[in-house]
Amino acid sequence: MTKVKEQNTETVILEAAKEVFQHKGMAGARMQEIADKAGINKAMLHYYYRSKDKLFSAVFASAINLMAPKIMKIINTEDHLFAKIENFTYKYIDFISKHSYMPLFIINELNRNPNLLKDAFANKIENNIEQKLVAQIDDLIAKGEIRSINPEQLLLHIISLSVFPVIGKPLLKNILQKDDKSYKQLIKERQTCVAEFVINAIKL
Amino acid sequence: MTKVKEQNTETVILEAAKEVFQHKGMAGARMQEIADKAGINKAMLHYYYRSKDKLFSAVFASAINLMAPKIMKIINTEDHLFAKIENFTYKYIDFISKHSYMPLFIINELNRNPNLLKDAFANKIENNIEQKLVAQIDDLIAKGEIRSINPEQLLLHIISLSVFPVIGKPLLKNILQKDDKSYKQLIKERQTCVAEFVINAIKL
DNA sequence: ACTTTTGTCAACCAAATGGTTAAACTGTTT
DNA sequence: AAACAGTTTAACCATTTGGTTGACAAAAGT
Repeated sequence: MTKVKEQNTETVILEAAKEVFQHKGMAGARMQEIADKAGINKAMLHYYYRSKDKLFSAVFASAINLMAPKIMKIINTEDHLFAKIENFTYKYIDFISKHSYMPLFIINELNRNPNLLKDAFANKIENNIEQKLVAQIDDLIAKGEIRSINPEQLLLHIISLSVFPVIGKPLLKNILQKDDKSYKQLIKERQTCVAEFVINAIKL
Repeated sequence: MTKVKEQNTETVILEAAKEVFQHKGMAGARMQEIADKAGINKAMLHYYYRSKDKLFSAVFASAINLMAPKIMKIINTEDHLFAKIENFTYKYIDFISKHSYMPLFIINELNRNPNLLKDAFANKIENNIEQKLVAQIDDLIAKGEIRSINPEQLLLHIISLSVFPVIGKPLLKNILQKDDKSYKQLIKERQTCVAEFVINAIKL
């Protein structure tokens, strides 16, 4: 009988840390709580990740590297713009619904320390993906298929419509006087109705 | 010569507390920092507001009561829907640009404790304002002036488009590869282009 | 079998932090 | 000018918190 080491302690810690950091932020997270959630001694946290800061950085980098490719892969296809919009809003809303604390976590910590991004990932292609999208939009404008619009604003529109209802849930739920279940339903509808809305706004 | 007490200590504290709490959140805020910013002894904080919790509640209530009426007053007019949309996006983006930490602060703390809203303000009219807007939208749909759309989704669209680019600035700035100045310019453009976008999306 | 390395833990430590206290100061009343 | 109430401060306290240490067990070499 080979003793099966249930799971790498290092990753057990990282998973526990993700949960605590993403829910409570750097300032609100407690090392003891992470240790408890991981089912190990607090000293282990320092054995594997030397300090709270280092552990936090690992969590942050992990979040960024899960998030960023999702955006990129959808946008970086050869599809028609409308298909891209449909694809992006559908899949992205789905993704962040399942990781609803992540975007807020990233924004908060980035607010605290704008340098985190540089440390987190070896700045990938990113900008030329945006370039590509801009070119595609400009092309459709020239062809008269869509209204004249600033591509950067359009990108902001699409991201805002997808992300904000998820991260602003506790506030928006209250404004719309919804319970948890019917608010979730509202989000689900958005997976298709956001694209419809955006396309209606730009189509000629 | 009556000695002019420069400013009420109580409000000096509240102003300092607002700044610290809204930038760092409940967990990240330090009583000492608030005292320093207010230029007084730390014991004064407890003299006027008994605990960190109570001081926080005062700040949170103040934020809510500054925020909520702004939304209400604009929506609760007799204007045409399009005028309302133009008015709301223009003034609301302007407002939160000047208080950019407030929406994020509210969302964060509401996330931590969803009960905060109940404590913060004696739940005003609110819901029947939303009712009124819904009725107006349904009316325009019936008249064939705008596309058929779920009024709640439309409200989510408008709020998302207005708020998210402001609170997501550190992230979006990076995605769009903008410096501070040109990002600010982008936000300014949104004061008019968001309304245009929304109206294009729903007008028939 | 033995030594070395790696992993784990309970106990501990120093600094930070929210909160308290008792004395002192300030302006007003008597 | 004495008494008084409201305000302010320095020093202090108890708890929490990130981090460390030394003992010890479990593998891994040899």
